Amino acid sequence: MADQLDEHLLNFFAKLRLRDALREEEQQAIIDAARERITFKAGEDLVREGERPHRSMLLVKGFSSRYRLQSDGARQITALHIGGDFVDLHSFLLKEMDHSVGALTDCEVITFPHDRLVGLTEHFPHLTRMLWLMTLVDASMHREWLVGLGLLSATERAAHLFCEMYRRLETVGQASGNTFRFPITQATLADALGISSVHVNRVIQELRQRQLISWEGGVVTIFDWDALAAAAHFDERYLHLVTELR
Amino acid sequence: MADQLDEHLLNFFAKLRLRDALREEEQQAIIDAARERITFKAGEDLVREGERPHRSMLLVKGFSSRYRLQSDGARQITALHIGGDFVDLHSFLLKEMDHSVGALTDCEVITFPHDRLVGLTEHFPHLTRMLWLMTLVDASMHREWLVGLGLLSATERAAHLFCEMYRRLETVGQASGNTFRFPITQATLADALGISSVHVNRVIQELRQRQLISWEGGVVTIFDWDALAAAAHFDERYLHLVTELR
DNA sequence: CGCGCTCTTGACGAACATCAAGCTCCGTGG
DNA sequence: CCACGGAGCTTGATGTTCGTCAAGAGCGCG
Repeated sequence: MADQLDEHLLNFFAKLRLRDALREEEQQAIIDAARERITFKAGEDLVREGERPHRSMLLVKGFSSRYRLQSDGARQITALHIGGDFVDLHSFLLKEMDHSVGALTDCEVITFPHDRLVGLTEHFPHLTRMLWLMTLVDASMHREWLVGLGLLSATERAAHLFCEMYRRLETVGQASGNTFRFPITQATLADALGISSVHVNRVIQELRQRQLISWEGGVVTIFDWDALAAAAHFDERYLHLVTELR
Repeated sequence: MADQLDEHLLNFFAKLRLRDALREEEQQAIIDAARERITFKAGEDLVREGERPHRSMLLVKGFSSRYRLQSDGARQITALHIGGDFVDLHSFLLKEMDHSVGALTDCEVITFPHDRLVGLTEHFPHLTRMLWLMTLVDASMHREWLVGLGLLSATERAAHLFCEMYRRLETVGQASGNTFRFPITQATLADALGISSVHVNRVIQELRQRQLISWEGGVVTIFDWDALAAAAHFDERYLHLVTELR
């Protein structure tokens, strides 16, 4: 089983190595902790608010989102996940899900039973710190989104999201030449940006008219990175894409 | 030195024990990892964006905030800290601060050198998971604030913050009888809620007129918890105030 | 062919920002 | 003891951003 899985873990290893060196035995320990591969169809939930999962899931293919629903049905997306992201490593220690994770496209995940993750933390302190780090980067992205919701206009927030997605996808080889696949609907983007889908449409058109991006057929092209980043007040330091001794 | 410190760590131990049992040797390891006590005056920064601290700080007295400044001087507060909260445990692994932490009132902290934290992670796996957990709860609060900024009105967000502060302060013995000290300005609250200080004023008056709270002389009183929680869509599960095997 | 989903556009309204002024409270110095 | 000044709070008038409602267009799919 492990042999089939490790090729799917390459994005995850790339993500880790970007932050610090990964020893061979640590990499093997991750492979050994993986259990199975599961697929989800677009629209399905990987895990739901209130559940108590006994495993965590690493997304290897597709896009998913963390979200919370209000009683009136309104949805707020608090994070977007791409290949190589742990979608619910939090549940390993938080135990109860405080939000849901939904598949925005067809998805593939690899599962890590919580008892095996406990084993990792018992025997691999440095690897533990690296996993911890991944959740800290998630928290840093949350903070960046908070700043966006608090201080930026809808247009700036949209521009910021395109910058963020490009840089994150680039690190796992899914963006290059200023282009990346972004197969989500404007309504989904609205739930992530905290605005209405009607307003998303206007904002996207503004970005198109300003010749900053195009977004058609699920593909985003950034025409002028510097101008887009400036419009978005984008400073990638919050992504912590830096190698350090951790 | 450690002997002087451990009484100040009681709030922190209480916070940990609320989530899982803490063994005697783990508690001692924390005490041994502590180094010194430092005070900050209101308005000073405990640590600034871009810095690379060699230690993390545990707040033992006062209120502090995480915040980011925009180029135009606008400030967004992404978290409020109370006694027992680690204000920058993140920097232990993230290395570079992606935001600043400022003292909202006079503050006292206890410092933990990063090399000693590494030592903890090398020898105390369960304690490591508990520290990791504390940062996961921080992330969960970030998500809750994101949902608030995205879906709630200014009034609802303010009500939510009062609920959150009450429950958090209660766990460290700083709130009881529906009352707690909250010695911050309306302008500061504005930066946390993502609205203007003028609007904060109107929102507070609305909550007062609806007989939900009073807030005078730096003291908040909640007159009707259930009504306030309902108005705020407050569901405390995101605070993870539950004992579990972690 | 027709149905549903997504995108698009326009008209109108609500929430909140901004600007401006006056207020209270409190510490400080004459 | 009082004058002064500053910080924080309060209030009103006006403007902007974005939401809501409504309708239609394009397009893939059964």
